[in-house]
Amino acid sequence: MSTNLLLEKQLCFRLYSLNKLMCRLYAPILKDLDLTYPQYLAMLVLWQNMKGISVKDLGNQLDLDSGTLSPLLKRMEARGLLIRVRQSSDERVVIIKLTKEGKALKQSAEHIPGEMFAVTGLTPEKLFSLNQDLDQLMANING
Amino acid sequence: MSTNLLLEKQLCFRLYSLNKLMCRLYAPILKDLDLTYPQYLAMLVLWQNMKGISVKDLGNQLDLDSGTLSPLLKRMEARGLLIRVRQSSDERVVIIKLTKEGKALKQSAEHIPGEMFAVTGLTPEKLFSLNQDLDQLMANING
DNA sequence: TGAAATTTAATTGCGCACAACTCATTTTTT
DNA sequence: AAAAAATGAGTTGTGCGCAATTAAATTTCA
Repeated sequence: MSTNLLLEKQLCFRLYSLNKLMCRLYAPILKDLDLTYPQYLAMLVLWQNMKGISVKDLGNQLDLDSGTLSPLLKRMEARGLLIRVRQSSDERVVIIKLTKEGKALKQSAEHIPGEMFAVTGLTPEKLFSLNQDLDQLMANING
Repeated sequence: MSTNLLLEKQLCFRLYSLNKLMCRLYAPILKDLDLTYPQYLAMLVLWQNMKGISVKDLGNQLDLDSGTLSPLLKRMEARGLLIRVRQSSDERVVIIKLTKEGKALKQSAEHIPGEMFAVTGLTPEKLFSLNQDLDQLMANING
């Protein structure tokens, strides 16, 4: 009478719990920047695309669809972090461009990765191999 | 001019993406049982506590507070999976008990863990060590 | 004993995440 | 060129996840 339906055995539950834990760790730090966790992830992409990026390409990098991104970007626009511009060569495409304020916020965020790395209590090598394992898992699943 | 603010470097983004990916993998399978992913996680705990469990203890195991659990359990009660009973020895406590239907659903879920394991493309040893690494990370963070 | 503090669950409000759908624009096909 | 298909973004509705608050019951302790 054995079962595999045990919470402690589930990889999925560990990912679920750790993701929530990460959100909670970031929340107080991001509050100083007036950003939510998903907004911070979006800013990481936008800081790498200072010339602008389409909603579609942003969604591909974040693995999010327009149903999530549209209202999220609307809120970020309302906070003055970015603007939306229709692409004249293809009117369907909306380009997201950071404002001065959005670009400037990068400086205030530079300390975050180091701070979070410290919290993980991992060696750089261990972090690297864990990242690799997770990438492998993702690749297997998306196979 | 190097920065650590790169999405691809972030452990947190991998956990965020993999968790969403897991949800999407489970969704179609759980749809057959008319369960959402968080409801499935709750059922895992309830199937291990057939005599009943308090909302507080359930929340401790799932790492969820009553703000999330109360409406979730309400929906599951409406679906006929469980009932809520006030504990007579301490009227603050609400005990969650599975109905016959809730208990019976376990049989229909027995195939899920094996199916999901196959999708990960991991060896049993690799899965075990990944689970260990994630447990270690969680322990480090929770200090 | 009686007031204060604690505990437990529920409620409210907000921001994702996503399915399903709409709408406008562009591309493909015939 | 006209019809059909595909594409990109937005809207609607549902279900979490969590902070903040409320309300009731219990425990603490002055």
